Order: sequence, then C-alpha cells, then structure tokens
Amino acid sequence: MRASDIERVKGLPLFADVAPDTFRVATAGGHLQRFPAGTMLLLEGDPVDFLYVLLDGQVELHGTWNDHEIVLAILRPVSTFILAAVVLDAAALMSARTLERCEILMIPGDAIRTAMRLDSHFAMAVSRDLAGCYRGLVRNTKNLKLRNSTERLANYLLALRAADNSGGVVRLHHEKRVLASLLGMTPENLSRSFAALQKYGVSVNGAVVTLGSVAALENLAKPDPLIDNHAPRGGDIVADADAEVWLSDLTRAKPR
Amino acid sequence: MRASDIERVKGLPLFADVAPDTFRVATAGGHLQRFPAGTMLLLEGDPVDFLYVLLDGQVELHGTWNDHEIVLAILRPVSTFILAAVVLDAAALMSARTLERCEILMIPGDAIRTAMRLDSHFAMAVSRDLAGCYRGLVRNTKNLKLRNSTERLANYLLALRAADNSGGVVRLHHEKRVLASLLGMTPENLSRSFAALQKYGVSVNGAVVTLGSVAALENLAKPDPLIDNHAPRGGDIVADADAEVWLSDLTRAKPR
DNA sequence: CGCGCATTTGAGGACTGTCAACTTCCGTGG
DNA sequence: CCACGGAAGTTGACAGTCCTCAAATGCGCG
Repeated sequence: MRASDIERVKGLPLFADVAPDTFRVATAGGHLQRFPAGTMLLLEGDPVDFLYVLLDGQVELHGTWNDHEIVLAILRPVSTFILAAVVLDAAALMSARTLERCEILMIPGDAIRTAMRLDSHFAMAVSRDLAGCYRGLVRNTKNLKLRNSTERLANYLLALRAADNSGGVVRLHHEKRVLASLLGMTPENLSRSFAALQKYGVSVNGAVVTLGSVAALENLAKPDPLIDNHAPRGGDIVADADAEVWLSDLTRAKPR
Repeated sequence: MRASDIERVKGLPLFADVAPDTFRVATAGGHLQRFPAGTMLLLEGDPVDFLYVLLDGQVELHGTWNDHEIVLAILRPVSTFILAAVVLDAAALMSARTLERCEILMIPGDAIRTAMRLDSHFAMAVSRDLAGCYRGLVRNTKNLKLRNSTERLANYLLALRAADNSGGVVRLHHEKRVLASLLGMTPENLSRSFAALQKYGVSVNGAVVTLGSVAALENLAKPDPLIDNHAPRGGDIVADADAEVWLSDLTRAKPR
C-alpha cells in the first residue's frame, strides 16, 4: 500500500481526526486488493467480515428480490461501504459488485470494533459516519416517494452540476442503465425522461449532458436542501456538519 | 418521571448495557413532557436540540416537498427518534407529529454527545442503534423499489402477524390513510390493494384484518429476510445482532 | 468490417394517482 | 335515545405514470 493511499484513507471523514494509535489499531490487518470489473465482492445475506474502503474504481451496491435487481447506490473513491453491517457484525443486506477495475482496502471488522472500544473519539466518528449514511437514505426515500421519475432525473442532473462545479455541461459517471436503476426507473424510461427534459433545455450526447437553462430545469426540479444535499440553504443556517451520503455519493466527488 | 419510566428507558437498546454513571450523564437535563394528539414536535429544517424518547403514544415522522406530504415512519413506545440529527448536531430532515396523546422524554443533544465522548461503550451503543436504523432504511428502500403496492401491503400484514404473534387475526395500529402513505400509496389504492388480497384469504373489518390463508399470502408476498426483518432465515445463520428498525417500528412491538 | 451490447423508439398494458360521489363510522349535541 | 355532522373509508371513472416486449438504431471493440 502506497503512502499516498494511506493519506487518502486518513482523509476520509471516518478517520480524519483519529489519533495515530487508534488509526493503527483500526487498520490492523487491512490489505489492499485489486479486482477486475464485474466482480461480486459481497453477496446479500453473506456475513460481513471486512470494512471496505474504495480507493480506485466504482462499486455498485444492489439488492435483489424475486428475480429483480435494483441499484441502491454507486460509490466512487474515496469511500467506505457496509460500515453498518461491520458495526453490528451482521449479514449484508446489499450485494456489492465492481463496475470497473477497482482498488480496495479491506479492513477486518474486528479491528474496527476494537478501535471503537478503545477510543471513544473513533466510535463517535463511526457514529457520525453512520448518521450521515442514514440521513442520505432518508433523503433518498423522500426523493423516491415524493417525486416522479423525470423530477428525480432533473434533480440528479442539478446535483451533478453542483458536485462537479461544471457550468452547463455535466458528464454522467455511470452507464445509463445503471443510472436508471439508481434513480428507480427502467432504462427505457430514463431515455424518455431525458427526452422530456428537452423542453427544459437539456440535451444529451452520450455521457455528456448539456443544461441549456439551469433556471428552467430548477423550476421543474424544485431542489430542496432537505432532499438534495447540494441545494442552497434558505437562510444562513449552517448545516455544515453533514458529511452526508447521497445517491452515487456525489458529495465525495466535490473537491475538498 | 416515574421509576418505571426510567426502567423503560434503560430497556432501550441504546441504553441497555450502559454504565450507571454514563446513564446519568446521558440523561442529564432530560425532562418528561406530554403532548396532545396532532402536535408538531419538530419541523423539517429545524435545528435539533433534543433526542426524543417516546414512552407512550404514537409519533409520525413525515417529509414534505412541493405541497405533498408522505409518512416515512411511525413510532410506538418505547423508541428514540432523530438520533442521527442529534449525533451530527444538524437540522432535521423529517418532521415529527404526534398521532395520539404522547408522553415523551426529551434529552438535550449535548448530554448525549458528552456521554459518547466520555464512554466509548455508549458511543458504540449509539453506533449500533444508528447502524440498525440505517439497515431498516435499506430494507425499506428495497421494499419500495422492488415490490408493487399490493406486495408491500401483503408483506406488511405478514410482518404485523409476526410481530404480534397473532394467529390469523391482526389489528392495524394506524389509520388507513396513514398506513397508505407509510406503504407508499394513496388511501384509495390501499383500499383496492386490500380488495385484491381477498383472493389470498384476506378480509378486512375496520382495523381488524383476518388472514384466512397465510400460505397463500406468503406465496404472493414472498417475504425475504433481507427485506423483512421478521422473515425466517434460510439456514442457521444467527443474525440476532439486529436491533433493526423497520416500517412503523414493528420489531419493538415484540415482547422482549 | 462486423458483431455485440447499450441505447432509443414504439406500442400496448399494468400500475398508480386524481377527482368525485357515496357509504360507514363515530362523537356531539339535541 | 336519537339525529346530525364530519371525517374516514370505499368505489367508480378517468388520466397519467411506469413497465414490458419488440424492434430499430447507434456505438465501440475485436
């Protein structure tokens, strides 16, 4: 494991302010591993023995029922995943699959739990991380239950724009069929939703999406700080504490 | 606050194995309060100053967007809520409203955070609680994205049956319009879903629902341990660690 | 160049939401 | 005790949303 990788791991909110001793305990026995695209890292129902830290590549978390599969989240570096199962030493509720070639640090769950026991500050960092994940899912649930598919897509595009700080041109980070499932629709309907957004100045060319009129798009999307992590706060309420996770982990893509 | 109430609070997973000193710190400044039905305890976007512990009555957590309101969870005693916002000292993402007359213990967020700092075991208990909440939401999201409304209702009824340990007759704990929103549908469609379940032996009389053929209902519902907390595990995997929260907190209704 | 896969487009149908009217239930007040 | 009013729940008609299947198109890689 390169020194630069260690720095990147330390940069995670989970390990940011952790004492060196605790960091050593927490990452003891961790080993870096490379996986080709399309590898199943974890199957839902399996016991979870490791905390995963994605250092390079993309990982998809998905769930299955009755022969259907849906994407629950897509992770990009640097992020951890299945922390909740590690904390509870429980079986995974989601499967994990690499979407690209990935570089992943695998830390034994025992080490994490031991470090929590020894250092209340680290245990608090875990709590904060989990609280952020929880709130990300609350946002996601509101998004799903309150908006139709075109509205979800519109907000997704605005979130991408905010995360990439890109003027009016955003690049999709995932294949469209993966994105469709993430947004809770079929690939066919994602196509049609893109078509429906033409009226609002959106044009698509492969992975490149041009937002002709952000104002018009926002008028449809009605982004809300209580659903969309990027949306502007109304007053001057400082809600900076949020290291929250949203769909596809857009926040982590922000320059820090 | 009655001694019996203190015992009930100590019975919560969050406080179960906590040292007496820590318990004193964590609950310092907590005060018991009574609220009539229909009281807004918390509005989404508000800063969260207290951890709420519901001791009696029912509380609904809901979200709003674009003039629509949806129910995200319904809590029954004894349970805590908005722990995540307390841990992050952040603004609430959900509003909370009493559905009945309620008795609620309000604990200053500072006290919770202080207790976490002082006692890593308590911080771990908070982590476990949050991890359980998170996994509850993962289950909920899978439920929403993978099943249609009738399937969700069928599984809800089976979950009720498992929680209440009631043979073939279950009582709905909430008004149907609230239940409808919780399950992600309109009251009209809840009615129609109940009607559709007649073919599977379900008959409704007010709040009393009779499950004529659990086998037939399960055949439709296909309950899954990775979505429905009550569903039977396939092998002999002990997933006992789960103090997980599902829709309407059904698990907490189980006799302990 | 050609194959395979992703994406798009079209048609049809299933599912879900909206609106309106009706029924039932329940608490209030006569 | 009964009548009444209001809210909750149900039902029907209709429209919008979304899914499925099928076919066509486009794109990238061998």
